[in-house]
Amino acid sequence: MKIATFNINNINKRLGNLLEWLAASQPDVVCLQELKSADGQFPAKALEAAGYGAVWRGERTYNGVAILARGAEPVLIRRALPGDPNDQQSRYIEAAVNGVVVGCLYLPNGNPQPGPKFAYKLAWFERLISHAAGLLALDVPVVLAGDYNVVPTDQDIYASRSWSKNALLQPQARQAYRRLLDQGWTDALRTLHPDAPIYTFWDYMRERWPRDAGLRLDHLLVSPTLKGRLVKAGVDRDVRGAENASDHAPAWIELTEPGAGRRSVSGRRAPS
DNA sequence: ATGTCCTGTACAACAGGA
Repeated sequence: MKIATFNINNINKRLGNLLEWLAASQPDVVCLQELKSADGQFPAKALEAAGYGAVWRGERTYNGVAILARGAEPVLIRRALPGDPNDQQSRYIEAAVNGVVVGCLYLPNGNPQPGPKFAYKLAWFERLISHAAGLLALDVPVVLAGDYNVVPTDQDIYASRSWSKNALLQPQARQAYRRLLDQGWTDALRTLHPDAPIYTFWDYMRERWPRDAGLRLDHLLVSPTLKGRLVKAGVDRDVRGAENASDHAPAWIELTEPGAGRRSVSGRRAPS
């Protein structure tokens, strides 16, 4: 089971890029962010023709999240992050697919900081931490995937000082991400590739893609029940180099099927 | 401070977000 997250940066503007990547990468589940599309403009028909069922929460111009499932309809659980009924921004959707609960999130960017936008980012993070604790308590397989708008450590950005004041790197944001992991979540890409530089975002400005001046902002966190099923993880970097590309590239993980490799047909432990 | 890309407003550039 392959699960991906991709900040598409306007799903209608980049529908061709998305369909091309879906055909090439064949993910079973996709979390999309920054649809920048109202609910009624979501390209459900084109995605269905490509073999994907979808649930989404759009918003005109900004934000917007969706979960796609190959050959299936995601079972919607919620279309908002609990904790603030007055929060109107479309940044969270959750659905079950093939026995896995998938939370798709677009955490606020938070710039400029300090200021109200950074305060909103930190408050949103607190709500996510609370909700994530509740998900862990269910003791079911969960993936929390999306654009966290956090560079977790200095390992997750090219050598640069130009981002030091940016909300993506601030200690409060990094600490919140660390607190989330400390609940028991596994950062799949970093865990499978402990020493490699991994980037998922390259700013449009200043030749950042040709220079490979990237940041790791898009993360897939898996619950303890899924950690043992994690076999592979990566970033489809070439997507960023295409014509009309989003400024993010898709990140993905592969999970073994439930129970696979743990027990043989006879019921005894299978050799590993 | 700058750079890039894109949308919405509203009809030409500019504000805003990322």
